[in-house]
Amino acid sequence: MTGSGALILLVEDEPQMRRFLRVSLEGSGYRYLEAGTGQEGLALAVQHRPEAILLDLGLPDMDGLEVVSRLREWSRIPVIVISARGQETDKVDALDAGADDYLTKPFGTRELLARVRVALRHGGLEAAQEPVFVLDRWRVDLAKRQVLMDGKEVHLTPLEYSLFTTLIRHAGKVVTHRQLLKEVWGGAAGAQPLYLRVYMTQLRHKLEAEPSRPKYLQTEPGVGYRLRMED
Amino acid sequence: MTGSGALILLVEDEPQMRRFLRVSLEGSGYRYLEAGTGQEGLALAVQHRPEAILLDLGLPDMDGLEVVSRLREWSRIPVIVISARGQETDKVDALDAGADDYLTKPFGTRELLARVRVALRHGGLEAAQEPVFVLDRWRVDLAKRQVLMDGKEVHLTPLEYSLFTTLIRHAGKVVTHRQLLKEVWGGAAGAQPLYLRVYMTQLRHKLEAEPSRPKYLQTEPGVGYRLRMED
DNA sequence: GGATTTCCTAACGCCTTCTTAACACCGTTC
DNA sequence: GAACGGTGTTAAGAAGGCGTTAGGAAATCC
Repeated sequence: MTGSGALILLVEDEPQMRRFLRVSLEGSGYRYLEAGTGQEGLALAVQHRPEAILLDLGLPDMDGLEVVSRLREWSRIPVIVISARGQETDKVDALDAGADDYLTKPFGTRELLARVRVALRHGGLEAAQEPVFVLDRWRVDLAKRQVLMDGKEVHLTPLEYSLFTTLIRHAGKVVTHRQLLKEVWGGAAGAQPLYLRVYMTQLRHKLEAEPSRPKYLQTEPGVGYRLRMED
Repeated sequence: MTGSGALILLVEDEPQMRRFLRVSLEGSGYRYLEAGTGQEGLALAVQHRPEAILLDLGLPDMDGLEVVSRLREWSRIPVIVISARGQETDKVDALDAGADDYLTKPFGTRELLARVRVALRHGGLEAAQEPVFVLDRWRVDLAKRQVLMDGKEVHLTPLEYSLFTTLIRHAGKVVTHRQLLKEVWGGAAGAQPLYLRVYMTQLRHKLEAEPSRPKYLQTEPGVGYRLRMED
């Protein structure tokens, strides 16, 4: 529930508040990006496409409202405004400029984090792009944990799937025996290089057209294995 | 910009607050619907599909948080909670239950209206998805909490229903044992993987043509379960 | 307060998956 | 060409996960 490393952009010039927010966000497992001016904030938003933005209205270079409307020209990234000004007019103006929420200082960490979760919930709906790996006849949907071959489902056991996706994560590169054993069988001892040969054989039989002459699941003698990407 | 007659549902039992809100909303050109209890509110939401909901937490018949989570079983209609309780815990709980905003009484009319505009902006983005899930012989009406098979109603116990709809919400994806236990039995400890096996068996007997050879309610050995979507 | 439904729990047998071993194959080296 | 290290292949036993049933506890309904 605590967001798996969503990227948050913080636009704030006061060092003290910056530190407070940094600790709060990092403590909840979010990735973190910060800007001290509106210009810098807009630039970082363009470059990194954060999943939410915390914006202080009192910036040195430009009005916070302008930051919001400039951002809204091209993006719907959720913006939570943070401000010392608690007047109703300020809130209305910020919200109408395109902000999604308005929090008046001082505020509690837990409320802030709850409102960040709401913002991520909103943003997540649009950008729900699933990581899908496609190669030749294969289609691997990592979100669904599903492997299709020519559109038909191929059943892989947990170890087979883990081995296959590990090769996919390092697609094209050689993955050493040691590394595969560590990532698939999990650091613990007892994992033998023999396992790799057994499971590579099984994978080839399930996924390769000619298991004895693999086109993609290739052996790198003395080093490890590799998922070939060409063709 | 002031919304051309969007339909707002107000769930509130205090007559005074009702009058205040009615005047505010109608004055801004919104159409208007009101309920005095949680039950009535949920029923009106199902019937009229309002574009936003203003919800008071202090209702006579049921907890406001339950209203939100019941609503979230089938709908993403924006919910703005209005409450006299200003404690941080109250806010966090409501927002995490699925509310989109939290306003503490007393509040200003203009801020309320600004936050309503934000809510309508959010709601407008998403395509109004039907709260009915259809697959092969099944038809699940998430708003009515009703499961039909070949047009005939199938009775599911609360746990069976919760398990089934959890799989539906992640349709096509594998849902891990851990995740299912958390979502169905609620984070609290004590939930054992054994439960899943028992209730999956029951679900298959009620919903599958060949319970011993399930077509849709599939096991992913060592990982979890999945509602298959193909065919 | 009794009846009914729903939930939890234990037991048992089956089936998938993992591990392990044995052997065949290939290229290289001496 | 025989020996050797590394790899591919197959199969069988072991371990653990899963499906299924049933009975009693708990909650709910009337």
